[in-house]
Amino acid sequence: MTNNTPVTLKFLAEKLKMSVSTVSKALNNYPTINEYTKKRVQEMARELHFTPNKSAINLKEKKSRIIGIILPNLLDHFFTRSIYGVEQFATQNGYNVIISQSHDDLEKEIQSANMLLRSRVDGLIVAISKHTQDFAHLDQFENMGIPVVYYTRNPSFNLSCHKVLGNTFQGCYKATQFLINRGHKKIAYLGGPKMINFTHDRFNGYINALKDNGVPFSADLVAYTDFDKENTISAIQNLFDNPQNTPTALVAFKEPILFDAIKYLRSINHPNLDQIECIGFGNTSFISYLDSPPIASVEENPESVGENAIKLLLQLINREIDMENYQKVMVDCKLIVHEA
Amino acid sequence: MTNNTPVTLKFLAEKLKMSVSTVSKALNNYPTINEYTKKRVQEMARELHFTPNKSAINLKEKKSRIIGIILPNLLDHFFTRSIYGVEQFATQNGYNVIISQSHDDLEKEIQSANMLLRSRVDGLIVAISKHTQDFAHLDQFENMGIPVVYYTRNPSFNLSCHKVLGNTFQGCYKATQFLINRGHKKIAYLGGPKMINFTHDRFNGYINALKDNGVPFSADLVAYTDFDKENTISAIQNLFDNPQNTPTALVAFKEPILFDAIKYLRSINHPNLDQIECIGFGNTSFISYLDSPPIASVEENPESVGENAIKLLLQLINREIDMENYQKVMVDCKLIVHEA
DNA sequence: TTGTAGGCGTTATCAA
DNA sequence: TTGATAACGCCTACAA
Repeated sequence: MTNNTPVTLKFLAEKLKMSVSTVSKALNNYPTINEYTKKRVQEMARELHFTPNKSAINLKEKKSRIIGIILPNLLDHFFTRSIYGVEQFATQNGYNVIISQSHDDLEKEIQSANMLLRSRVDGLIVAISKHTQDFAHLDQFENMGIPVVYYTRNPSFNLSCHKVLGNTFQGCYKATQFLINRGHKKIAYLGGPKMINFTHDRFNGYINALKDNGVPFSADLVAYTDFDKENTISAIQNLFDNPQNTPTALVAFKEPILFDAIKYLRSINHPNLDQIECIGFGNTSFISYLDSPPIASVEENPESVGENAIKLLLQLINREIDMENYQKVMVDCKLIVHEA
Repeated sequence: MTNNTPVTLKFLAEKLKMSVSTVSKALNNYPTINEYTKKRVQEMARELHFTPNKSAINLKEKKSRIIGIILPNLLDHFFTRSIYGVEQFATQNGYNVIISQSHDDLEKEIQSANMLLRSRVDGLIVAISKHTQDFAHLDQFENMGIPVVYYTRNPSFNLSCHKVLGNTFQGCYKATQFLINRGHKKIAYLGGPKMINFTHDRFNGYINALKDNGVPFSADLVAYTDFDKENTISAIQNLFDNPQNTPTALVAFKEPILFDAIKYLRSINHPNLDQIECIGFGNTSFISYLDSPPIASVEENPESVGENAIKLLLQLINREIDMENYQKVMVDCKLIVHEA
């Protein structure tokens, strides 16, 4: 069954006893080609399952119609969801997407970048690893005239670049505001790794919401952790160790961390845990299965972040926006209040 | 800063005042090229950031070093985890991976297949959509001599194909056996959509474990649902509605469904829910946050499924296994018992 | 309306 | 040790 001679234009041309260019034009519906000829060619092409060779076309057209995406991790639902936005819009515009995971490792990110460069992607969307401070491997693209859009992770060391970021300041502001409106005065803030810069944006959202509402800030109510459970627990111990001054609400930088926190507080039978109201970033579907669920979630709209990134990238590819005219797009968060 | 003339072999050759073929050979470390010449060429290449054009190489070599993956959904952790296995092994062997989601839609699957065909992938790994019964769009690959490995989803209508499947029979057998060993006699089985064929494999695992242990089977203890919460609840109602004959254990075909079931039983304050022991397929990390967690999980080892798929595919690509010599690989499940 | 020829960037064969 | 040439599959300006 396996067909050995590849079906190329040349092959079709020989079968049909015409020239390669006529076949090519017929398949591309050139107006100068006789209707009957077209029909013959197109039928034969279908019959023999002719599929144009993309490598040849890319070589000719000097473009690949491929968008590269580099991101840390597909296990993080934020990124998986963001791909939806990218993919949909890319496909609509005739682009394919190659996804490459860096696993938050700089070396892997560089490798991914190099392979995508060799593949001559027409554009790159990248959420940098948490160790990326040098951008040489990404600057290569711009030097070759290939536009790059940084998304989600803010490359604050790289001033001249296109960015699409979640408005994490606004998200944290909203969460804090919400808790204040519900009467809380002692709202704890559990932040993420200080190396990731949205940690600070979120903290600023928290601080500003307090200030704008005349709620006094207390350093005792702020702690930091990373993605490690032990550290989360000791951070939570710090926040909740003083029985006279225990927080009545908590804003956490990511939901799984918040779940660890809640689990710990339950495990030590923290008094009036039921009254403590929590909010985390994420809006995981799992929340509905929890016994002490957060009262609300900050929905970061990853699909929208992805969609904005690809939209901007396509404008850059199509030269509708100048490469040097650096854009910054912020995508707002939404507070989702969970039903009791 | 943007360099306008693309850095090609020709460009380097002109700069260095030698021929294109010498430059090519120097960069590929041909033994016939003078060491000094090599050095000069390689330095210049580095300086000008020469990157070989993959489209040109593909065209020449008639291969792309790209593996295509078509799968239903990246939001399902099973698939995301399976990609780890594929990616790692593919990268090690110099292959890149293009992932395309079908969203369990046949039309999208066909589109993905066609685009991957145009991209001249060297091989395809596919988890078919639940509506795929005609395989023309996938057979095209084999007809062009491009090997295809079906994984996870068993294309039972397609007898002559390479398969890598989770041994879901064995997983369900083990789960049931485990519950029997713990003294349960009334073990309920909550199955998935009957259209997906592993539903039946799992049921057979359940049945066989009962039989092999002399536990009588009762049709009252079996119900089916899909991914819809309402249907899950009514299935659970059917299983647990008879107070005299209530099951003491439950095997469910997927964890989120199991969580819905548990949640429902708790919401109606089912008597002695605490004694009911549950097992689902998945082994979600989220389990540790649940108040009534399953006693164990069936870990389907998706990374291993992915790894086996890519290993088989590479053997087919390298003609170490004949394309017509259809292989079937089963990947065993593992029972993970959760600590109290 | 169709065909010829040249080129996209790379590699490989053969000649110098 | 190096260079000229052809080829991979496709497209297109130009010639017929």
